[in-house]
Amino acid sequence: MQAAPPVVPQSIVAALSRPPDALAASGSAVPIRVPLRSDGRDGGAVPRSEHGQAWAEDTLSLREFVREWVASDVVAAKVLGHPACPSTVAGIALSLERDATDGAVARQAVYLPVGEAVEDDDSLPGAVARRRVVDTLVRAMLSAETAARRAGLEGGSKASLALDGERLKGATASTDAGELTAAEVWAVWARLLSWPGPELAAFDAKLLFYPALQACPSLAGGARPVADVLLAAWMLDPDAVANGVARSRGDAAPGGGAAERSRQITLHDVSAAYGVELPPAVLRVAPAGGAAGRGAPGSGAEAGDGAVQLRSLAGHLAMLAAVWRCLRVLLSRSGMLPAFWGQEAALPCTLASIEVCGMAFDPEPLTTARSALTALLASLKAEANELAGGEFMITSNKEVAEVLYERLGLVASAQRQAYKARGPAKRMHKTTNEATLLQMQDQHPLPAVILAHRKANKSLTTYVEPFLKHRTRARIGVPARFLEARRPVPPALSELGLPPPSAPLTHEAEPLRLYSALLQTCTATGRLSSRFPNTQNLPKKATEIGTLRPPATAAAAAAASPAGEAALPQSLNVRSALRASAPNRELVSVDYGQIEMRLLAHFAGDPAFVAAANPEMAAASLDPGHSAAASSGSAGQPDIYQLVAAQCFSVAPASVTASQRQQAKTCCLGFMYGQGKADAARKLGVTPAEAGAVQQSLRTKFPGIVRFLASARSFAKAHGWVPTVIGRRRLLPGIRSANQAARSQAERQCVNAIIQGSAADVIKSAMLLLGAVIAAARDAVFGPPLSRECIARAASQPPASVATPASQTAVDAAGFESAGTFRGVLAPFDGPTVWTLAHCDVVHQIHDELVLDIPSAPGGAGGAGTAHRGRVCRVLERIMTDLAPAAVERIGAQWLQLVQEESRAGRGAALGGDSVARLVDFAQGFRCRFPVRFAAGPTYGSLVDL
DNA sequence: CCTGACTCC
DNA sequence: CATGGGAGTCAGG
Repeated sequence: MQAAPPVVPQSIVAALSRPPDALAASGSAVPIRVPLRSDGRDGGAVPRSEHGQAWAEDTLSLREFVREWVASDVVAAKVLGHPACPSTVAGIALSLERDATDGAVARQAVYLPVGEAVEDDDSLPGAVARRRVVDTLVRAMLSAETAARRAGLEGGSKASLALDGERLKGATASTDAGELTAAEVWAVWARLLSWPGPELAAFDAKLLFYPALQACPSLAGGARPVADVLLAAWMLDPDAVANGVARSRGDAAPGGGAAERSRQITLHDVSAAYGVELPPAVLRVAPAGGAAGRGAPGSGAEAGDGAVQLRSLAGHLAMLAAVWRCLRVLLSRSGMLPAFWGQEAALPCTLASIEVCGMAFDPEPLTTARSALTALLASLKAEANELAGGEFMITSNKEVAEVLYERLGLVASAQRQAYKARGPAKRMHKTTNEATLLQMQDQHPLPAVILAHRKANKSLTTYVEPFLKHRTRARIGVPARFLEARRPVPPALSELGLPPPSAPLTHEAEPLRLYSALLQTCTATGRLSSRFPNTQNLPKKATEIGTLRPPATAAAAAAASPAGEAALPQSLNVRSALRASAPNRELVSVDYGQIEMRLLAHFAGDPAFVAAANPEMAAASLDPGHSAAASSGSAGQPDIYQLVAAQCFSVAPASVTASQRQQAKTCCLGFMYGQGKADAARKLGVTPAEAGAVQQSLRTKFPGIVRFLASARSFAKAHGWVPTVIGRRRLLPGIRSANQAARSQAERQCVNAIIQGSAADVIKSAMLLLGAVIAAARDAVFGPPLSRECIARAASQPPASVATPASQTAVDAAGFESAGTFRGVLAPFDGPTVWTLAHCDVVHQIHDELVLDIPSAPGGAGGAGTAHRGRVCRVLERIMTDLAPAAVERIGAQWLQLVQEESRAGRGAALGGDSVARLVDFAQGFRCRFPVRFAAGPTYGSLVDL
């Protein structure tokens, strides 16, 4: 059943590519006065002696603030840690800048102290005047909105995220202005982050969103894109930022302060890399690397003089704005502004919301596994020593190799050793990896013991212990208090029309949560990466604690203490420790199936390969010769590799053997990695000749693949970079290297970067769309997000039965009309669906997979039990399969236009128009669909395919 | 091909 | 004696 052609709601697409008004007005031709190379001390970019001038709060009148804000070109913002306690937030610094007619940059700056830490600490500048500042800013925001509207800068309705003005104004009037709660201050901050005004510059914009999300959980879908200097630098040269800058001796010295974390690039690094400088007087007092939130607590150097601190802050913000102006030019020149505004710059808020949400976590399976694993490791170590005939360190590969190869005289197969020993024919490298040890298993019992020890040790030290350690403490840079009381309203069952649970969801019943960081600028291809702990590489299969033990030992141990053995768990699946956040909720996982293979098919444009990669479309399109393949495939949906194998070996799809399928699969994946036949042969366990034959057959049957690979290489060679579908780039200087090894590495990377990077684009798009939809649903259900009264009202409404039409009314009454900006996003969805979406959390991303924590009706039997899940899956399918690729194409088309203009302008004279067209012809639309697969269950380890 | 974590040298 | 870089191994995509 072919669905109707995908209809992309305009509002969703608009939300995805919404640039700040200032940029939209001026386009990419905005005159920038900042020189790319600093040619003077202050060369017009930085006004002399202006820094800090307007920092005293009462020098900035309300009227002036409004005027400056509306007229500003760039706003630079930074969330500050308190010097005495960097993990708490002390304030927000804002700097408003605009180009004056004479070419100088006018600047106003505001320091907004917020947070509890400030209240008891008068040493922090501005704390004295906190009340007046807060009052000023609140009123300024409100007035500025009016002023902006009057000035024609309205920029679309922002009603959904507008401060509940009347109420707040009432509050400030009825009480002292200073009595604004911290939550209300954050609400103002959230308001700013959805302000459609001037560009908002920051370094690592994710930091801006942690506090704002607390005040406004639905901000995730409605935030403005931020001019993130870190992101921009990463887009301009992903490898440099992802791998960290080369540390020169110079930048560590002058600060004198703490040697900061390695690898993490700083504003200082970026400004140095692009030659943006500020007068030394400003820089001298700037905190090293702008790491206000990172320094050791009580490093008194910075806590001292208030004036110095303000000046350093001013310097930081000035630098921020200056660097941004520079990077904006470079992004524009390389045609990456659409990808920047439309995708990357909108993402930090979404990532912050996932980080702050965390995943509900049950330590029990881990604590029991910990003792089992500890005991197992001890006995394995003892047994290994016994088998080796002496003590050795089982975790040291060097010692293991010595024992296996020398003391015991074991041998691995010649093929493996030959591979490892290539190069200067010195000594054979003595590998101790799994494949080698498996080969030695027949000769001696020790290798099996070592493998078991490794497996158990890996499980214990990289999953079990870190998870138990991290669970209570945020190690991801989010101040701990933003991880508490995350929800404005506790999930009330009554909202779902469900019976009360056996145990009430009291505060005590709130599950522990595991938080990890999701980083946007740490890969060269555009994927996200996860750390502290990494939750993107959790083992899929359980580690079998019971069978890890070699038979002999197991029998002995069982004889020794049968009772104790029986009590220990036989296996541990780390994923089962991650679960839904309440008994009446469940996890849903949705992932793209073989998206990279489909993208390869798209780029190759090979009809036969497209047909094989898209069995779902086979019936609809494509030549009749292949339509039989799809229909006669195995009972369910025909498998992509099976179809490729059928072509490759010239057999009917139904008679493809497992071996043939595996060979086809390995070779297809190998194409994306630039894999040679030797590599493929080793992976398949066949001779290089056989592997080469399969590869050759694939090349013959799918000539489009060959053309694409060649085209990608020639494009890279001509330009020094390769693009993804939305125009993100990866620079590959090695492609022109004289060094053969470097050159062929770049040739392998260029194909991979296009495909892996484009897949990342598609899922990022999906994340943004999903965020927009969930935010809109929350606004609809809970009312305007910044009004606690509205939230409370929504929560206390009479229960609405999700199964009856009455719920539609209830949803409408709850404020569907007030959804504001994103109301159109919800148009395709009915009331119950909106209601369900409002209660969903996106909790994780694993490259081609999203994990959601969704409400789930108990009972299970009958359709009622899966009503929520069904609604969520329908929405997810629509977003991921229809809307996300469409959004990527749309942004990509903008990029293509820019490339073509650039090409016409003669800048890319060397590029062969042909190869560009073939590489970036996504503007024609994807030739593939990207179907998704669902799984659901109470824990991440027990997901069942749907 | 792209990652991160742990371990030892 | 600390510490950083590098390599090896292994978990994920």
